[in-house]
Amino acid sequence: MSESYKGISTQNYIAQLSIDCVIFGYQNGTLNVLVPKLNFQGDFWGLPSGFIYQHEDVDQAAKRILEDRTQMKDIYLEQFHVFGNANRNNAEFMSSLLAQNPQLQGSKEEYDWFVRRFVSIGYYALVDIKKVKPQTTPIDERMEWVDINQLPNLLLDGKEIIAKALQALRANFDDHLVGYNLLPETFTMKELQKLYETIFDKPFRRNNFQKMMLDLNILDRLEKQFTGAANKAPYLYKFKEI
Amino acid sequence: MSESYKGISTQNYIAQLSIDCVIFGYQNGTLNVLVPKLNFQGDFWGLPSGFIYQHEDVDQAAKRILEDRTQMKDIYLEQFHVFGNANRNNAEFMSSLLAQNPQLQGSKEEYDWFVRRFVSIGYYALVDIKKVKPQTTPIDERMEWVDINQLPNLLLDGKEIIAKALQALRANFDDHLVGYNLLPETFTMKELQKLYETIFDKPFRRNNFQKMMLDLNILDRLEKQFTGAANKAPYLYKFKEI
DNA sequence: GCAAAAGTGTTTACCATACACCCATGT
DNA sequence: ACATGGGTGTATGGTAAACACTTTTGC
Repeated sequence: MSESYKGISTQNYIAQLSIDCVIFGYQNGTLNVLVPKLNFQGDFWGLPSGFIYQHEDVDQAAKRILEDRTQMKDIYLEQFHVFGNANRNNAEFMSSLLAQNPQLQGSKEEYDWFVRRFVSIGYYALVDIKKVKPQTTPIDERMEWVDINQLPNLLLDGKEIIAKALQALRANFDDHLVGYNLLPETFTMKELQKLYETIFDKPFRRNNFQKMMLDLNILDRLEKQFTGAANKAPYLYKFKEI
Repeated sequence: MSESYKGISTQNYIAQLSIDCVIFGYQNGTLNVLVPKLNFQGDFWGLPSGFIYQHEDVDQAAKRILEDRTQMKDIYLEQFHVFGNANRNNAEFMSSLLAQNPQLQGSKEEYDWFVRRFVSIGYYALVDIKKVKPQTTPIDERMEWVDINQLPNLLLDGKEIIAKALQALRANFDDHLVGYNLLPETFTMKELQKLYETIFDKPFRRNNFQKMMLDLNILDRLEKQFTGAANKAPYLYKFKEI
């Protein structure tokens, strides 16, 4: 949805097929997504997206797009849904964009390539916000982490895509990931609990949550963290190496 | 994978994007999939598949393909995964197919369209075997219900696609469907239990299974079914109307 | 009456939740 | 000492699994 379009028709991409990424990051008790504000009249935002080269695996394309946008390697990435409504096209967006930005004018062929109807494969990624260095493309004004509960105006079915991504994240969270990718190396039990409460949007009981996590046998307990507060110092934990 | 290819490039399909369907049917304690034996030297099988028209929703395309193949309406259908490895193409298959079937020869343009690398969206369907009237396409020799545990040689990543479909089916089964689409109108508790045991490939206890199902409050109990056997006659059930 | 299979009630065991208490820390 | 928040042990309650018993059917 928000890839630079100049020259795309000559880059040997698969036509009419794109990848949209929902990049989740967690900070201070809020779940965020990394989205670009577009160079486009009005307050319009997109999703980090891109196309698939002819000789490239789709999963690999998603990985490449993610790495380009975040400057990170080894990102947790999961395909979750395909968005294929017949009315998914960039025609309206492009005409306004070009009216605003004549310097982006490409060839007729490129324009036609880009404004056709697109089917998009949705991937979601889990990253540590502090490790990400967001990269813009020529058609982005800037990239921003926004609270999942205060999303801006997203082009096309952006909101639906994010909603579906969150749903998939929740469904997968218990089973295998357990926030591995959303937290720093070490963290306290309270921080882990806060992450769960944010993602599932409901409270957990402190003691039961601790027991649940320890019983999973996926955490190593490290030294205590003395914060200077007038209370018992919490342990730090990290996820066990596999 | 097994759509007639003649004339496809002129039919205004989205290029390089296909739909593969895993059609599940249940009979006599076995879970089956409906697959076409291809007109192709050697024992090669495909999956019911097709393409997406330019102005057609992807979900609608899957529905159309399914209805064409089964002559059924209102089929339960669920998108489950996208298969996008770079090496997914029909080149080898087509050259052998054409060597065997010169009458299928189309234009060079059509051939090129079809042998490019394809990304395929996987859908699985649940149907009552007895209601399906399998339809072949010109490149199918015949369609057959085959046991999920005794799959024939499938082209490309057919086995992987079916495996992933089964995995998705299991994950969804508890939540909403409960075999609604895999059983005839009426059935006994034992038949329902057998279906569960087949899909999950594990036994259930008779009494606990019955309690579990009745507690779900989705079954209407009908009259008894007298089989002539020297034992208590089981009740027939049907799924409640919504 | 008896064998076979269906239906139903009862006990047990487990696990998530709830509750209660104790411990460490800095002022 | 005490307020604050962290850690842990114990009771409880609901549910799924295991066990046991009764009922129906045709010979």
